[in-house]
Amino acid sequence: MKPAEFRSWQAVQGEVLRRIQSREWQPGQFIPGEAALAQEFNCARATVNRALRNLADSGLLDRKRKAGTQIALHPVRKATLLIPVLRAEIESTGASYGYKLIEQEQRQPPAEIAARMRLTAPRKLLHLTALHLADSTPYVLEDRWIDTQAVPLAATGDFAAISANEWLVANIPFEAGDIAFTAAIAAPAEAALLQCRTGDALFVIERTTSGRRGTITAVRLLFAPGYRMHTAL
Amino acid sequence: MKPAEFRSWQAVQGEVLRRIQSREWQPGQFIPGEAALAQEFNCARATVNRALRNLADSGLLDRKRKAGTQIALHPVRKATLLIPVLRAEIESTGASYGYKLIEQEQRQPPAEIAARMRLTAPRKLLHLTALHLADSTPYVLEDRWIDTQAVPLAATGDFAAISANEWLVANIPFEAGDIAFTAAIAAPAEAALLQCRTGDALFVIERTTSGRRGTITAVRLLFAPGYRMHTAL
DNA sequence: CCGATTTATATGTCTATACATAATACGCTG
DNA sequence: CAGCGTATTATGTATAGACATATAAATCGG
Repeated sequence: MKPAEFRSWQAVQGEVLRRIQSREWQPGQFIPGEAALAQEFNCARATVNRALRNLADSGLLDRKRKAGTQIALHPVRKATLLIPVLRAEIESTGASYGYKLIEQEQRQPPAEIAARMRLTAPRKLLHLTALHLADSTPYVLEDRWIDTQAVPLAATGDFAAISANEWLVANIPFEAGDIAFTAAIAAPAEAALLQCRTGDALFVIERTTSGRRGTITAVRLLFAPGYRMHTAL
Repeated sequence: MKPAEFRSWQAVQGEVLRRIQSREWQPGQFIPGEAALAQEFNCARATVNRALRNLADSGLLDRKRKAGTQIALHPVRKATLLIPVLRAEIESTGASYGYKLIEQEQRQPPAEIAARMRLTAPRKLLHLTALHLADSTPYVLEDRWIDTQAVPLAATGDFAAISANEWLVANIPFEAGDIAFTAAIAAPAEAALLQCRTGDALFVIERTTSGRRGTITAVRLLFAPGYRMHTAL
């Protein structure tokens, strides 16, 4: 028996994947240690490590020091998906991107938004309503609140020409945050802007992003009916 | 000036992140090469490589051979989210998991399903309808089609006791596939099963999984109103 | 027999060095 | 100056060896 050689980490990963898929190694079972595999594959331990770490990152393996590496019991639990960057998404379909500011004002946010943005005391925020268009048909209705205390520059920003998202990306240091996906019914005002019927089902993304000085912005994106966000597993 | 030391790849990553967030390095700008950074941080190039590669994986950097490494123009485009494993998700909230089979039969699939499963010729598939419960309140309505030609074992499976998902995970070699998220209106029959009102907005996950011998199963999960899938960025 | 302490071990990481590879930049030729 | 081959270079990866660290398992004390 010739000692098959898997010298690149991709090759090692492929072989390990094959053994998982073929049930040669079964869910829950501990697989040989890195040193043993390195010897079998005739490569360095670091190469095996890279392969196994990668598989663990994608959820197929569970690794623990001293204990060892085992095949995950609930495989493929993670999916990495692209958060839509609206302009890019629209233009990638060949359509032209359009943007229209509907409303811009300082206003007291509703309780739900105040809670999501963790405001300690009630105060006015910058509120924007805007429409993103693909070939001049409504694509996404954006409802955004910006904390002008955290982002003083935004108070004087001109959001008629550039979308708030692009303005923020270009002007604010950095963002960590939270993103949620859900569904909602189109209210009459929303239906009018999105040119759909009241009561239609809309796919919704709600996102809050924070900077060093607390929550910067909370946005709710209502996608026109029929929108599907998809990704490969 | 003391030559600050960033000897672990996490430390290097942290420092690079800081420079991005502080705008010391601006979007689109090329940053120094690995060798230069390794010298500055007083560590090996492999350590810098690990840090930069990790940041590139999460979408903050764009790297190209020979060209170099630049700060991404559209930061944070990716989010990894956990595909809900219903039983685990429900039990993690402290609720008890319940499963109820509503219907199991061989049936001609509608055109939409046939297309999604890439059936060449029309033929009957196994069709399942089931309800997943959290503390005996409806949580998810599952509508699943299984190709019994690709999975002969499934024809004799007993899906009254165990959910199709758990059966498949335990019995089928492996799955690659596609997952999509969208929104839908609750139809009368669906509303009755989910104990909500007709016309409510439902969050929907549609998933097809394929094995070696073609598409195995297509499933549509209708989540009870109010469901939110969320993740940190 | 239980709890605390030690030991053994598999993974995690760093280093230095070497070579591979992609892709730009250069320079040659017509 | 256009077109094409070539040199250069930054990232990508492999390797052997070493040490770090978490933690399961064994050992010890009461």
